[in-house]
Amino acid sequence: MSTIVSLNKVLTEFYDKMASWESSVVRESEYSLAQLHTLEVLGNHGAMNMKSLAHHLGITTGTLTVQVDKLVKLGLLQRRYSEQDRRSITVALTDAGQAIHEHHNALHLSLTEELTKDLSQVDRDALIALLSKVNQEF
Amino acid sequence: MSTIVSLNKVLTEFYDKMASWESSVVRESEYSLAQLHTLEVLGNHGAMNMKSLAHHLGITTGTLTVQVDKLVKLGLLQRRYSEQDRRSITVALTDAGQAIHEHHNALHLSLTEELTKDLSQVDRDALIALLSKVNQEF
DNA sequence: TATTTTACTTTGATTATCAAATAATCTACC
DNA sequence: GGTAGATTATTTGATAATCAAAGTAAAATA
Repeated sequence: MSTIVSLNKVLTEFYDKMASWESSVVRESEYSLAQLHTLEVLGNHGAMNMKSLAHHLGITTGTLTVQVDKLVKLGLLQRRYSEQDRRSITVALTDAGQAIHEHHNALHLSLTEELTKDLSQVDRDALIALLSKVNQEF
Repeated sequence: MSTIVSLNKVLTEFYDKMASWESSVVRESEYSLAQLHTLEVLGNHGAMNMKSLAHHLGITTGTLTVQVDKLVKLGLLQRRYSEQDRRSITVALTDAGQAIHEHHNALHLSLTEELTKDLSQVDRDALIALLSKVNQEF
């Protein structure tokens, strides 16, 4: 098998397994996949406007408006109105939203620990370096 | 930052970017994300029964039944009835379904090529080896 | 043989989604 | 300044995806 095919295989396999894991974790929580994903992106990247958030999530801004409405009502998000550009709205986690993000992130950390438990320190550092390069190319 | 936190960061960042890429690719196709994902899993792992497929996709078998109905109607999937266990149904790609999978897979290969274009052969081999180990731990 | 478990489907309700239309604001150009 | 076109977000109406729970049929078990 060619290198590219092998690379593609391990990358897509990782992606699929991660998606499957995420589903099962979300199923046990009181929030939906879409809701947790929204909190996750904001937690990992910080507050951002609707357009950027929609792009990160891979949905339209119309869908996101509805989603944000619900999360605001639940007290997990807040809308902040920009002074510079009054069309733009910054979406940010509330303290409650941040707490849920942190709880979810702890699950991710446990998974990462489990997934890499058999790697040496050298291997872990190598994986970090290689994936960083890959991520930059997106 | 600790090694585990860094590892978690690159792994989740890769996952998120891949999900975002997948969304934008799917948006341009005539099939939905759920539909393409179903074809993708069957194409990558081969025919399997409803329960396994639902688990891979992270959905309930009830949801999957509806999804498979549609894809069968579109001529992309077929149901095969098992002789050994007549409760069990094997879901398989038709030739048309296989063709769509292959087209989608070609997009994945292009992405992989793009993402790893600056890596040396040694780095690519290392990445394959490391991610294989990670994938095995799921 | 009777009971329990397993695999899948159906049903009814909810949630997520999009595309298109709308509203408000900004930018660029005259 | 004023206007035309682009940008940002929301609303609306329709469709698709999802789940939980109940139902059906077959297999496994006791």
